[in-house]
Order: sequence, then structure tokens, then C-alpha cells
Amino acid sequence: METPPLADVIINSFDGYSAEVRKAARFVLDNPRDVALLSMREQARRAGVQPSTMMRLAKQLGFEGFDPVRDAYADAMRNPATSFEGKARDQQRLQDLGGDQALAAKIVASVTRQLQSLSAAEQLVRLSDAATLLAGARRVYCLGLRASHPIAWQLNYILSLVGDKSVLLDDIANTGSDRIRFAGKEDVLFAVTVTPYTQLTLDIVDYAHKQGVPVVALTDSPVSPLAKRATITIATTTESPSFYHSMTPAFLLAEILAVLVAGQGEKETLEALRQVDSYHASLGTHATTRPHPTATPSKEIQ
Amino acid sequence: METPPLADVIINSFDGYSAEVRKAARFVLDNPRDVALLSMREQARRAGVQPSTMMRLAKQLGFEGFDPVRDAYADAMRNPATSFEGKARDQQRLQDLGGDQALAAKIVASVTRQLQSLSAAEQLVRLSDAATLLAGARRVYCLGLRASHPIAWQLNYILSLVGDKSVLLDDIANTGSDRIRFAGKEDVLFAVTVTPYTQLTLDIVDYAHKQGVPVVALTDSPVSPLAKRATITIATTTESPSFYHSMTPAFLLAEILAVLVAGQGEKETLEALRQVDSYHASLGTHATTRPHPTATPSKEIQ
DNA sequence: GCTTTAATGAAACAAATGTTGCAAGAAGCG
DNA sequence: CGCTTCTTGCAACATTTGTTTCATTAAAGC
Repeated sequence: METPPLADVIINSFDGYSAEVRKAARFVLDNPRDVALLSMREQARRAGVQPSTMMRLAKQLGFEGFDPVRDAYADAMRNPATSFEGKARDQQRLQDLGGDQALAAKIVASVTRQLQSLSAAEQLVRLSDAATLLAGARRVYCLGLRASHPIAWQLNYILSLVGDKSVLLDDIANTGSDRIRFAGKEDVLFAVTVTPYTQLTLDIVDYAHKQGVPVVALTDSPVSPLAKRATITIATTTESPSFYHSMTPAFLLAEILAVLVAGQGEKETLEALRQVDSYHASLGTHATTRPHPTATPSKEIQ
Repeated sequence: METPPLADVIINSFDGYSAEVRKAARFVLDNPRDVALLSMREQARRAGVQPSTMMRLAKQLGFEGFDPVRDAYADAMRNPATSFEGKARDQQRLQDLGGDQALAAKIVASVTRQLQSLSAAEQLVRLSDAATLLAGARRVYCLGLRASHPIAWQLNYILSLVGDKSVLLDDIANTGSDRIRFAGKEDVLFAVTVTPYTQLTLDIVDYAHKQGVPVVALTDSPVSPLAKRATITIATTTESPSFYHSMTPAFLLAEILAVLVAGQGEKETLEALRQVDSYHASLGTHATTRPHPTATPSKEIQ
């Protein structure tokens, strides 16, 4: 909490307060954390003030009661990186918005908060360890079904840009996972699933685990059923204000993981990327400033 | 709070807990801050558990009641030395980190910054407008190839959970886009591509545009070739400190869009979600609390 | 100095909290 | 199958919570 919430407001109007309210305000200024962590009465006790005085302070600050004040401080503690000024502004603006926009903004805020926790120390260590494991593997099998598909796909896609050792365990006609049969100790299985855990994913991981294949798990808790079979577990949250959980944090983790793995084979990566470019150039996969020969010039396309 | 209090203890004895206590333990593991900031009953509610279960967890951890548990977490939040609150400290730490971890942290920081800009006012308006357009469509065609695949897939997936009007323009044997032939003015094409723009995507959008199909574009610039054919353009950045651009912001936008669209048909959404549940229940798609019959008990797996 | 206004503390309130005990149910065992 | 043990939800408990009200006190204005 770099800039405690309401600090400016309190300081500005401090002189206008009465003696007792000042004591309360002073306590809030000096012990921002306790505002969130202690009961109002306990704070009153410590500030040497009546509970009603805390109440009066809250109202003078423009709140209905003390709970909103505590909420403000609690929010600030939940998300240490975002300064309160920005948050207050956002909060204010949120109330002016329609339902859709407000929900959208809420989701962004929630996911942003979760992303920040991804750079916690152990998280980084795990990512780095997982990257090393993947980079050393003969083959990387990527497994993510249903909601987790984009995550597994993304890892496989990026790894495929820089080499041919990645295999996506997904295919039509229910043959998706067949190739896991060829995995061994020198390979690695990258598996993703979150609540509600896909049974098939667990089954496949279980099989691979028994075959001695190291498993890198990306899931939503260190105690998820996936984590139990994993060599390295990378955990993230999927919380969201909406009915559907967000896969965005997991998606970012997969991207980061892929980039780290690619980075470990520096020379090969560069060489591979050069090949990708010339490959696509000759196929006309991408639009250039001038579209490829068979298409009409872009200006006329408009 | 780098290492949340009791985390090790909980993880270690997790397997010894009963199903309900596990739910509680899991919540504590996943939401360490809320343990300090919320009332026990509120935590029980969020964990989907009875207050008594929280009590049981506390006792199994060797405490008299829940208050001592909360105190432990509160202490961790108060003391900046053991918490990861300090931005400055993070910065400091970054410099001590190895290349991989530093890069990972940088990517997180970069993407976080970009996400925050997604809740800019105009962005929200566009999202909301796009959602309305999509919600009113007879059919929604989702198109995203190569790097943009996860984004289009995600929108289609979520929409498919709550209805049958979404079509993913992707299929094997180069027949992916054929179904766009049936699109008309009452439908909407949701198309995604970023630099380097996939030519095929542009071609398909071009075709649809000529047929009078409204287009919602998700791309990396308001002046991208995709934007020119679009009714509504949602723009985001794909910047990243690494060699590969990040699709995470676009991914989040697609998630939000999907949720907004689903939210517009409130009753139908709820009904559909209920159907989804019973459908998967009868197919056994998802793992239940108890591991499925064929798997060995978790203790032995570890 | 008397009246009006504001500030303070104490008591009372309903609501929510942490906690306990118990009965119904499920799981495990012989 | 019956018996026991463990698990789970429910209802009740006494506290504590946030909040309101009101009488008392201090200050300010004329």
C-alpha cells in the first residue's frame, strides 16, 4: 500500500475535524493496515476513542458507514501494486457506466490483479524450472482439452515456430491422445486443466506418469488432482466476476513458458525463425503492404 | 506474502483431510489475503463450505479456533518484510534474478500494463457495442487463424456453452471457411488477426463484407487491414519484451466479449448452463471430488 | 450571561460473527 | 449384512460487531 487510500482526503480536511475525530483520523493515517485487518471497535480502542467517533469520521469522509472505509483499505492491500488514486478513479467511473461496461471493467481489474501475482518469487522459479525441463526434453507433448485447449495450443504453436519437438495431443475422431504412447522418460508432458477438471486429461496424465514421463502441470491449485501427478506444478487462479472463469492468466503463463523454452536454444531459435519467415513468404501466408500476387491490391479491396 | 503462512503445512497434510475440509483448505491456499481480510463465515461462503468446516480446518491445523489462523495471515500482511507488497523490493529482486526469471517478470509487467489500458472508456464502449451486435445476430461466425486461433476459439467455445448460434470457421482439409457462404446480413463475422496479418483471414473477411455481413474485428490497430472492413473494431496491443508478441490481451478481450454476449440473453444462458452441467454429468466428462475408479488412491500416486 | 449550536460519551439495537453440540448420513470394516 | 467410525450439515449459543439514539457537556454567538 504505497499511498494509503483516502490519505489525501483526510490530510486535507484534517483541520476541519473536531478533537476526537482527529484522534481517529490520526490512527487511520498512521495504521492503514489495521484499518483493513482490525474491527472498528478494536481500532477505536487503540485510537483511544469511542466507536461512535470512528463512525463520525467515516461519515465525514462521505461514506455511509465504516465498512466502505475498511473495504477501501482492504482492496488496497489485496492489490499492492496499483496505487489507490488510479483505483479510486476507476471505481468512481465504474459507477457511471452501464452494466456491460461496468462488468467488462471489473473483469479487466480482476484479471489484472491476478496477473500481478504471477510474478511472485516462487512462481518465477517454477516457470524457470519448468522451462529448463521442457527445453531439455526430446519431445514435448501438449495436452489441454475443453476450456484448457487454447493454453495447450498456444504453447505448442510457439514451440512449433522454433522447432519440431512439440506435439499437440489433440486430433479428430477421438485419436487425439494416441501419440502419448510414444512418450518416455526423455520426453515431457505439458498438461493443463482447471476446475472442473477434465477426466480424460487426468487419465492421460495418469498413464504418462506411470510410464515415467515427467509432467509439467498448469492448473488452478497446488493441490489440484493434476498437481499430484506432476513433476513441476505451475498454479494460477481462474477467478472472474462473471459466470465463466477466466483462462487469461493461464494463457499468459503458457506464453511465457513457451518464450522461455525457445530462449534456451538461442541459436536454433534464431535460425528457425528465419526459416519460418521465408517459408511463409513463399506461401504468401501473410499480407504484406502489397498483398500477395493473386489478390487484388489492398487499396481496391477497401 | 511470498510464502503464505501455513501453506506448507496445509499442502503436506492435504491428502489426510476429508472432502469438505479440503475445499476449505483449498480456499485458504488460493486466497491467503482473504483469510486475513474476510470474516470466517464469508470465507466459508466463498469456499462453498459450512462455517463449521472452517472451524474443523483450523483445529486440524492445531489451533484453538479460527481467529489464531486469521491472525497468522494478518501478521504476514502487516509485516512488509515477509510480504511481497513492496514494489521497490520486487524491483530489487528482479536484478538478483537469473535471465529467465527476469524475462518472465518483465513480460508479466508489460502485459499487465497493456491490460489496464483495456478498461479505457472508448474501449469499453466498443466492447459493449460489439456485444450487442453479436447478441442480436442470428449466427456468429468466429474466424482466427494461426496465432489468432486461441482467441477465435475461446469466443466460440464460451458462446457454444450457452447456445448453438456460434460457428468456428476452422476445419481440417482446408474446408475451414466454407461455411461462411451461408452468412448473411442477419449474421455477424467475428474476425481476429494481428501483424503479420493472415492473408486468408483478410480474404474471408473481404468476401463476407461484400456479402453484407457485419464484421466485428479484433486486431492490433484501428488502421489494420482488418479494421477497414469492420463494422466495429476492437483494437489492442501485442507488444512483448520477447521475440514473440503476446496474444494475452486479445485473449482477454475475447473472453470479456463472450461473457457480455452471454449475459444479454439472461434466461437462455442460465437454462443452457444447466443443460451443459447435466450433459457432462451423464457423460462423466469431469472429475468429481473423489478420483475416478480406475485411478489409484492419491497417496500412492505421489 | 443566556441561548443556540456543536461535540462527546454511554447505552441500546439488530445483525453478523465465531463457536459448539448433535443428529443424520456415508464410508469403512469384520 | 450389521456394526462402528468418521464425515457432514444444521441449528443454537453467547459474543462481538457496526450503527443509532439520546442525554450531557463544551463552545460560540449575540
